[in-house]
Amino acid sequence: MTVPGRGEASTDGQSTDGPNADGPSTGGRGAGRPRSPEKDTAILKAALELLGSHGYTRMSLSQVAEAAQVSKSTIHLRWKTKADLLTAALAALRMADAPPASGDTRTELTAILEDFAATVERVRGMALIGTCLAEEAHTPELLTLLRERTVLPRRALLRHVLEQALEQGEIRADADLEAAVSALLGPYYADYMAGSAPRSGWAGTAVDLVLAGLRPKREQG
Amino acid sequence: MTVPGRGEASTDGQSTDGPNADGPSTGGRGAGRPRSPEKDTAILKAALELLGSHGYTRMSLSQVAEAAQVSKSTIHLRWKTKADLLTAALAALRMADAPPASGDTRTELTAILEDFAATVERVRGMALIGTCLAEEAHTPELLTLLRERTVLPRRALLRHVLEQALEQGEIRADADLEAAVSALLGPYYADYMAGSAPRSGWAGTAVDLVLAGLRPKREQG
Amino acid sequence: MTVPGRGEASTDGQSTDGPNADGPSTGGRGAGRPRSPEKDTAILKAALELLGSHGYTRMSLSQVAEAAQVSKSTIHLRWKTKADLLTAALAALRMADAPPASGDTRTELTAILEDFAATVERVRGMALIGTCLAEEAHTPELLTLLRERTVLPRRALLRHVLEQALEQGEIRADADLEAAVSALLGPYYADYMAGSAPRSGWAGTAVDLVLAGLRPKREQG
Amino acid sequence: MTVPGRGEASTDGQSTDGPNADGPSTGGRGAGRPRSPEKDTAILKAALELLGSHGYTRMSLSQVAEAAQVSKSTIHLRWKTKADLLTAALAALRMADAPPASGDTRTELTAILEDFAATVERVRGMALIGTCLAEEAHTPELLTLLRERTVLPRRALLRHVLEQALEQGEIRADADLEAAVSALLGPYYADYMAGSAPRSGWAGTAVDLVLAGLRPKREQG
DNA sequence: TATGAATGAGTGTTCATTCAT
DNA sequence: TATGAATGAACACTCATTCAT
Repeated sequence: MTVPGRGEASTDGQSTDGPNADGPSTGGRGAGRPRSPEKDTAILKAALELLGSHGYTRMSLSQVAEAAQVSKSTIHLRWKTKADLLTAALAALRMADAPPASGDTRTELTAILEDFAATVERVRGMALIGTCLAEEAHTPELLTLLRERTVLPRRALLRHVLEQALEQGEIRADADLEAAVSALLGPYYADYMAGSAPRSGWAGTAVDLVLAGLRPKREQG
Repeated sequence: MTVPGRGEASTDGQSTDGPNADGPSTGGRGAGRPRSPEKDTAILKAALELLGSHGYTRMSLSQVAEAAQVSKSTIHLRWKTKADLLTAALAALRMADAPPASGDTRTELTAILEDFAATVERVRGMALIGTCLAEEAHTPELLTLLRERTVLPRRALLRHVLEQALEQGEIRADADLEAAVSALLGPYYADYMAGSAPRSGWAGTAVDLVLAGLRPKREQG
Repeated sequence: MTVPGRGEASTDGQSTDGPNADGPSTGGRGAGRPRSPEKDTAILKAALELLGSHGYTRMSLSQVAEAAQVSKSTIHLRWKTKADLLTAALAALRMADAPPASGDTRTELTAILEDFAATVERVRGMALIGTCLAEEAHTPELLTLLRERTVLPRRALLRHVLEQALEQGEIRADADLEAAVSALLGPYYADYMAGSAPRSGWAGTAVDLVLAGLRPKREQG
Repeated sequence: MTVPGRGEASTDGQSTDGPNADGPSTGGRGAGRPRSPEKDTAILKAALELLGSHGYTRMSLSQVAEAAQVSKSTIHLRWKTKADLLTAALAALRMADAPPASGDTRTELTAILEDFAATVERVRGMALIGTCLAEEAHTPELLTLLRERTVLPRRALLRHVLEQALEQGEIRADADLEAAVSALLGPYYADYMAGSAPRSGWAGTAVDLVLAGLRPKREQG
């Protein structure tokens, strides 16, 4: 979830687990035919989509190859194993963007949550999350990457807003901010598990509940 | 999650999607050796365990057969396909037990949440949930059953306690109880996704936050 | 070489490394459909032929399956891996038959050697030997089996005749019989490596040379 | 066997099946960068070593390329196919060296045989021989080259010594010298196939047996 | 010349399912 | 009923070779 910039998986230049950078090492830097970057991205995009729609084990490299208009070997040239490819695909997920600072705590929190939900829905995020959870025992890197790339950045954003609110006295001083972050995001998961159509306005409702629950004592009496 | 009564999968008699009742020669009693019910339960138990530990596609019917001390054909004799078997296995999950009524809202909610967490952890529940989420596109019955058998009963329990609290004026009258239920359960999922060890006391914290957030206005001013 | 009885690979009942005898173990001995012994032998025969004609790595299980009119899975049901199959195929090679006892040392030795050559030629034996030698580093069982099943029994036969000759004083008492055996068999290999058509009468020539070389001293002076 | 001069594969100038001389733009001298001869030899050396250690089909051109510090394409630039490369590698094997003439038949024959054994062992020769035998049906050039480059020269050496012995009356006049050569070399192969550790002194024993077997009649009576 | 990218054919193996006993 | 044999389709991955730089 959170995820690709504009609905697209995009390799990010500074990634360290991108395509193999290592050939047989002939000294010369740029010898030979350069690797097509279009294919890189097409493969990662296809892999991510199939990961969401079919799950790790049900998707096949043949499917990726076909979707990316590439031969299977071209995939293996870049990533040694299926796990490597899908790890890279997840790693290419974009971090969360900072929200437009509005100055209003409620507005900012709600915006972050709604962006979160929108991103999840855009990439079949719950299926993707499910895949990573299901594979935790077998390919733990997937869940780890999902956390690092999408969950934790989003949580950091929320926490930052809450910290500002705390400084401004909108939140009680002894509040457990990690718990608050989980209380903000949690309802999305819980609603999904409940299965009914997403409650409209869930984000606002969650923010209201958390802010009300954390309101300083003096305001209450 | 929630799940098997005493750590055991148990077929429940009234299930309608249990073993095939329609063998060509098996009317109800009738000719031939009757199907061994021990094998039924052994198969379902093994299937459910493997579903949690390996995931839908990674588990194999051979593994189930071996774990249940049965031949593969014996499985197919009862359930036509792999999906049928696993659907039946999920259907055998036990509903949530009612909590001991203590009369205290906070205590009762916390107890339900802690039981929820304990049950999830006992059966590698997050992996199981992940599997159902991952398979949603391909085998939606799994997620549906998970909801019906485990998620919704648990939610009903929570909602019932909240309704009593509302009647007793502990909660503001216009509270959105579905949202409240999600706010109670949600942090568990959110914490799991965050990845760090489960926050101890998360249940109490969540209950406190929700009850504080829903406290009637007059108490606040 | 040495090899299959009448030009056919034949599983021998007492073999301990034949097809997997182990099913899921259900207690009952002969439950279920019995494994077709025709397929067993067809597979082993095809495997052995392909091993000789294509070599270990160049032959494929698909080829074996096709030649044996069987599905690939049927092969894997019986032998877990390619190496297992080919090991079994080699193990099915028949030991050397005892020669008809003629009472004459020269005649008996020559008969054994000529039978040896005939058997080798019948099964493309030098290619088979080559395969086992080539695979020694990677699949040493092949060479080991070839030795046990074909080389050593043949040597034992030759040695037995030489021992009788020694008892009857036809051979000098201090003769190194192992060396003599190698001197009898060796020319066949050496001739093959030399490449020209097999020297006719090689066996008789070799026997003559060895018997002459080992003749007791007193006969010489 | 026999094989590389000082444990090294060495391309020999007069080979006719060495690197392609017929590149489209390379007449002999002419335009473009000349092909690096160091790479030629590095590739051939690596190929020969891998041929001995892995066998024809199990070795890969990637491995050769890596061992020779060269790209795969560089190999294909010189030799069109894998078979071509390995043929060339075998062609680069050095012939047998003439033994130091001692004047004594037994000593000279033994020296040749011991040198033969030493050379074989130095380059995993039996595996190499096995590979050529195994590939005989598919790539007969390999066995042919092995014969021409290593087997036949060695046999010629032995034969030459035997001819001298014959002239000097040490060997009976009607002796079959080809058979004698095979009787000298053969035990090495036979011993290897028997599998036990190489009999020490095998060479002397073989020479003694042959010389005794071929001793002129008059000496015997 | 020399490189690395790209590919199509092929490998051994696994699996859910059907068949024969 | 229950078993084990048998199968076809699919899988991840490797390789010799050709293409573009």
